[in-house]
Amino acid sequence: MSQVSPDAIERLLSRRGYRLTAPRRNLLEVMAGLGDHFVAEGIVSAAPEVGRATVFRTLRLLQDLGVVCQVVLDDGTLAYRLAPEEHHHHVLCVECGAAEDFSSPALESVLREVEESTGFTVEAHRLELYGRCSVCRASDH
Amino acid sequence: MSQVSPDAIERLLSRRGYRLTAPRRNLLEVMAGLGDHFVAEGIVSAAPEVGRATVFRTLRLLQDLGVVCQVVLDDGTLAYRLAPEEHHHHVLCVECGAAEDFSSPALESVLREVEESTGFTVEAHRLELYGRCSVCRASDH
DNA sequence: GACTCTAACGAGACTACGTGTCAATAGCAA
DNA sequence: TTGCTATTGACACGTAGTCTCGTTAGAGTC
Repeated sequence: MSQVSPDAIERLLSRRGYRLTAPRRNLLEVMAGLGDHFVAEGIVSAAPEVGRATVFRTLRLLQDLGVVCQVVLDDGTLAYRLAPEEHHHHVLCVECGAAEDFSSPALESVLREVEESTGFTVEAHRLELYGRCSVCRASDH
Repeated sequence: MSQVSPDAIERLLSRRGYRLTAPRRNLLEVMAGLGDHFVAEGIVSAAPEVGRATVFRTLRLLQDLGVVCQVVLDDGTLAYRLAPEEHHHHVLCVECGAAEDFSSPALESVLREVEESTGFTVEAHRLELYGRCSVCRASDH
């Protein structure tokens, strides 16, 4: 629910020395309007006046800046989400598509456990949870 | 390390009423030979005599049968792995590509924790770990 | 071994998603 | 206002996977 505002992202861009162009402002508005999470193609069609390449370039830039993060949906497709900078994971509702962030200190101990049993050093990970949100559970019994 | 043998998979196929065709045998051999994990395109080029569509059809069939599972690599590309039927996760070496399976009971408590804090019911999840295996850590430096 | 039914196949066109190139444009600092 | 250059759009290209459809070949039956 707590989304990063387009304004805050614009300030971040200029602070980092990136230009504040019309297409970028445009895309930020569109993303904010697309809700919880969005796929690249959704942005492309929601902002037809912005070139295809620019959409993907901007998406990558925002990812590098840490204001947008990847979300792997349960069918394997890749989506994106405006998100806090700290490391976190997602719970996705398979029914309505709602997404929520969470971070789990307990996961750290799972990683340590795996390191011990496999001999690997774990340097990165992906975790996505899929289920049903409280609203959907309540509505269709 | 403990891979399912092509023979065992062939038996499973016929037991389930699927035909034991030459392309299927062929693909099973190829997959077993490609090592830890493999991408679809790798199979296509390693088995040029088998049609592209057949490779993907077979891959999906094997997934449905539970003898092949998806692996999301750290760069986001999708790979596959011959794997045990039980639910498990992967640790991938980003250097040599080695993969190992693990299952973690402790992860269950992470899921319960998230359910409580978010109000979601978690029905499925993906977890992939990326790091370096003991061999790679020992060899370079 | 021959017959038959139909699952499975191969070829190749097609779609979806993403990248690379390059000349034109427009931020923004001076 | 000017000039530098980051950024853009158009479009060709690449890659990953799907669909269609006429043909082939498992495998059960006689």
